[in-house]
Amino acid sequence: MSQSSNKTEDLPPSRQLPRSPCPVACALDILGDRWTLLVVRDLMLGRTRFKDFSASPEGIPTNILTDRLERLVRHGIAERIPAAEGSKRFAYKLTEKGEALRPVLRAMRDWGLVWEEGTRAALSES
Amino acid sequence: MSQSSNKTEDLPPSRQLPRSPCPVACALDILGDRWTLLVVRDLMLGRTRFKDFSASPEGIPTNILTDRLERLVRHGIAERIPAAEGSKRFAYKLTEKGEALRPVLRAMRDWGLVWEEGTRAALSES
DNA sequence: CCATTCGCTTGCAAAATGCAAGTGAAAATA
DNA sequence: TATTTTCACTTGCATTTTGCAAGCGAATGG
Repeated sequence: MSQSSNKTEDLPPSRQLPRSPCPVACALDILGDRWTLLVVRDLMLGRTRFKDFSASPEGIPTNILTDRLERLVRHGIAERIPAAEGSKRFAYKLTEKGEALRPVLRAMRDWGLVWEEGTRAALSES
Repeated sequence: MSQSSNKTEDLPPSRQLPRSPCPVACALDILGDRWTLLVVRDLMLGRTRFKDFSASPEGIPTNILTDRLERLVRHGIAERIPAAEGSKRFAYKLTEKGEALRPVLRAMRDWGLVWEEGTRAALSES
């Protein structure tokens, strides 16, 4: 029980997290891919169920969705709760940490609306 | 010259850009990976040369850096200029579109500082 | 009870990533 | 000018991640 800890110390350097103490780098360690922030967006739009995320227009593959939901929960950004009382199916909702990502998504939305042609907002102002 | 246009129409659906008209999705089509926004961060910190980006603490591989700089230039976020007048080497700087990403990076930095332990800001207030 | 939906899992091909090593031109130095 | 060093990549290759389709058991609805 002395070799191979539960941290990332024995992984190749590129997979060790965090890559640096930079808050941007740390954020990207968690959120830096093509899908994760889209799931967060969906959560901010009030979607809660696996099938809802799956039905979003970008068409996230279900295995990726499973992985990303797990990652969000593991990092305390989302939580998994019963879909209804007594139900054995689950819903997801943002934690406080996840809600705190709103300014990031807002800034990204605003940038996209101004600089990328043909985009239109789904999230209204808030 | 009629088959295979310069767009993404003949790529598999998952690689077609944009994935949707959502401004967040469009932004992520360009910026959604673990490295691109770190290069943008470096540019915002005033770094301009390939070697500077390469020397950042996260240690971006040089082949990836080449690819990401190219992508940023292609999307009009950065531009490639002579490193000095008369020099045949190049420097990179943010365009107006790239500067417009500052709120995104700021929001991400603020989130990281609050929610990820052990992070410290490199960019000061602005 | 039966059909349908949900929330995944699995298998596999293709693409992206990470690493080390190499290269040729440009710049710095002697 | 000659030599060395730096720079900005490129290449090759192993590993990892992604995307897609199909399948599957439990939960739900009728």
